[in-house]
Formats: sequence, structure tokens, C-alpha cells
Amino acid sequence: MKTVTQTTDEARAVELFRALANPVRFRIVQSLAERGECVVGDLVIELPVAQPTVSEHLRVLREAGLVRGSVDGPNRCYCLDPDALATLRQAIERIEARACF
Amino acid sequence: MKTVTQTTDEARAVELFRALANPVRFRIVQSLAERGECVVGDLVIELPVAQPTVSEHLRVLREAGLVRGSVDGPNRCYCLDPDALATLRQAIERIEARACF
DNA sequence: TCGCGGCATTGCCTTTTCTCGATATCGGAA
DNA sequence: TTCCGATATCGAGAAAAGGCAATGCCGCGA
Repeated sequence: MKTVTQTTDEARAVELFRALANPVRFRIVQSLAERGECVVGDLVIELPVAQPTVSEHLRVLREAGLVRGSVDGPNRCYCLDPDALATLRQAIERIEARACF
Repeated sequence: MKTVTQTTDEARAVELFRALANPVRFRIVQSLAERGECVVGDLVIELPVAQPTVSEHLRVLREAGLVRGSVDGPNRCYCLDPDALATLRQAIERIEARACF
């Protein structure tokens, strides 16, 4: 994809939108919102995809900064990053504000 | 991509996130927010991609319901759909609310 | 230290997305 | 009607994303 001139904020916003632009990742985020936090195994049970797939989606969410993972013995515990959600919401609010309907 | 069990609202939210998960489309939305509305040619001049590419991105945005196009003589005039933006914002707000930080 | 449970990585394949040249369409001016 | 400017659509190639089996890694209990 050809590079589009954009600010860091724009690139950051697009990255966050990308992270949520997938049904499985969106459900992971929703689960984490409801549970507060949970280990990978819980998500694998809940979702209709294989474990490596869940792990891969968690990697995408992690690199986008939407979730954080911590080591808990043999398990990995994931939770949402409130700052990332706020950044995302503000990106939309800025567009709504400029559009001044 | 394997189908993931989800509500209509979830699918709708993912669809909207998808529409904004691309640098070119994000800039189109920003431009429309600033200008209020504009014709395709203005976007083609402003963006570093070819005319068919801009047209294609507009189609994606249109099918996602984020923008609306009207015929203006030989031109097509596009503008944002405020309802879609509100839907998007509310999707994030619901997640933030459930996460109750 | 051996084995096992819990996740991450790798390798490979399939599907989707992105892009653009070429071409079709369409309204309006001549 | 004929041409032209403005967009949409088509077709194809390249790149990225998504999925999973196999495998690697790691911490912990036996």
C-alpha cells in the first residue's frame, strides 16, 4: 500500500481502528471489557477459532496497544488498556466536532 | 475468514472500524469533516493515489454507511453521515462503560 | 530432571485488500 | 449528435491478512 502523508496521530488512530476491524478481535476486546481480565485459555474456549489464531489476534491487539499482557505462572493474563480506548474515542470525537453537524 | 457468532450490532461496529482502518480512507473522512462536503476531484488532487483508487475507497465508505454521495451534474458530491460516526463512538463508549475503569 | 499444561511462533496455504491502467458511463456544452 | 470532463467499474497483479497444524518455549509439580 502506497504511503500516505499523515501525522503520527493519524497513523495511531488508523492502527487502533485496524485492531478492532476484525470480528474475533472485537469479541476479544468485548470479553476483556466484561471480565476485566482473563487468561488466553478462557478466550480459546469462548471463541470458534484455534489457539494459535487467538494468540495471533492477541499479538495484534498488543502491538496496537489496545491490550496488555502479564505473566501469571504458566498463564498469560490480558486486560484492556483504557488509554487506547480513550484515544480511539477522541479520534472519532474530533471528526464529529470538525464536522459540526 | 471463518464466521464468528456475533450480534448485528457487533457486525455493524466491525464494519465501521474496517472502513476507517485504512490511511487513505481515514484522510478522506477527515477531509469531509473539514470541508463539510466535496467532489471526488478535490480528493484525487489532495491524495497521493490514482482516481480509480479514490473512487474505490469512496465505495467502501459508502457501503459501510460512513459517507453519502449525491449527483451534482457531472460530479459526485460526498459528505459524512453523522449517524454512522455516532454509532461508532457509542460502540467504543459501551466498551469503556463495561470496562468500568 | 522429566513430563506436562499453557501459550507463542513458525510454515504454509487460502482469502481479502489495495492499487492502477484501461474502459464504460453519464451529463452537459457545442 | 458528438465530444469532453468527471466518476465508476473492470481486470489483474502484488501485498497483506487470516487460519491452523506442527512445533518451540517455559514454568511448575512430581
